[in-house]
Amino acid sequence: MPAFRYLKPKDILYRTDDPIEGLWKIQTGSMLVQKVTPAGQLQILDILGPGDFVDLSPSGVHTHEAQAFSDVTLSLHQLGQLSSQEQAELLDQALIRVNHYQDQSVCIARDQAPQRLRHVLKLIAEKFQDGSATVARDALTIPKGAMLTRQQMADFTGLTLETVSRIFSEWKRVGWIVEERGHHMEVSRSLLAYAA
Amino acid sequence: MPAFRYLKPKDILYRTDDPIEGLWKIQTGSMLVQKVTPAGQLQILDILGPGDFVDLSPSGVHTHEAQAFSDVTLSLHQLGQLSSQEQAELLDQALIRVNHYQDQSVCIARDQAPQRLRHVLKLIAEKFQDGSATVARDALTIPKGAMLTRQQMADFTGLTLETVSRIFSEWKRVGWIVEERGHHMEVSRSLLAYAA
DNA sequence: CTACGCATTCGCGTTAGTGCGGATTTCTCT
DNA sequence: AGAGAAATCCGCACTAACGCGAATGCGTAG
Repeated sequence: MPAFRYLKPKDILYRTDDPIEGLWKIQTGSMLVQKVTPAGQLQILDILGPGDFVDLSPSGVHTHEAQAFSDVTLSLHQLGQLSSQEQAELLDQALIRVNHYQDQSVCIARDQAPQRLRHVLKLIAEKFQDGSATVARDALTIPKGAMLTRQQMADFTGLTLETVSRIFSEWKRVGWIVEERGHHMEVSRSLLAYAA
Repeated sequence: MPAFRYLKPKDILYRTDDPIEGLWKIQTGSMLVQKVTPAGQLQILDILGPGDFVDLSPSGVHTHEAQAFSDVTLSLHQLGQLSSQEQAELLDQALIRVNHYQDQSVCIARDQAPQRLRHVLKLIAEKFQDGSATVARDALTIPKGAMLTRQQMADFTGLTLETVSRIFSEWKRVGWIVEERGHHMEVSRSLLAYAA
């Protein structure tokens, strides 16, 4: 019988160097995986959702920090007591994440600012795309609770707040995106498909 | 009885989208894990050595490419036939690598050019630091076969060849590093410790 | 030993993105 | 509804890094 934990948005589950309590798994909601640099800058690394194990750390302490993005329910497991199915799940997720971070590295290292932002939009569009979303047509809808702030996108892409803001302004101007203030955002598929 | 494979420097073990043959493990030598962007740029992601599993891909095809850095001996394993110890090893390596790529992302996203290069030097210094190396004093020695070319460092850090060259020139000028052409490089510990 | 080829270096103009300052707009809490 | 706090936007000057072009250095094959 695993322990549970409930978080509200912005709650921190653990910080860097905190001892590891066990293996947290998200039941509902979504969380941000992030790091704070020595210089104090925040780097957002990933967004995790239901079914995802939150902390995959090889040592005895956390090497990153985890923050609730929405309301979150978590269950606590112990590495030694996983069923073989859960073990396979864990390995699978680890491999997927290796892949994710490889792509992320390439994106940050090589792509220009607009492309990096497209990458983020694509990522959250995928993460939050349940059947309920208006799937079709030529635009994706990113629901209210899923939209990141300009600052968060900057922290995700390694850009500055201003750069992100400028690019989104431009996109709104050209009609690639439609933003209904604080509610949801429509993203043209052609924007995401855009390769340069 | 696993199959074996031998590679010479610059040989490609597999490329992106090649079907996965199984699980390669390095016996001797070291390999580069890298990706080629749609724009044709090369991004080096990691350097692997003896004991490391080379390909950790969640799907049926490779998502990156692996190139021999030195002479390499590999053994081929099947995921379903691993001993429980090997399984644990695999998971462990996956977790370590998740961590590695997280750090790499932060480094590339946030650090300036000189800091990124310090990061690379640190990485190869660690990877190739066997007891044989002149460990002590105030300088690390990176042996002949372990040194990357300027271009490879650029491909690793997401910088350009010229930028890397300029920074290394500066470091040589100031005495942080001593390079004996194509042989080995002495790196002052204070350079690596430098935090800004 | 010599010649060719690749790696490295460097000067110089260009550029993408930064950093600051300040004006709005929007959200939240009472 | 109203006030205060937070998020967004944008103009402008600035800088780190890029990209080109060309010279030099070094290593290896004949």
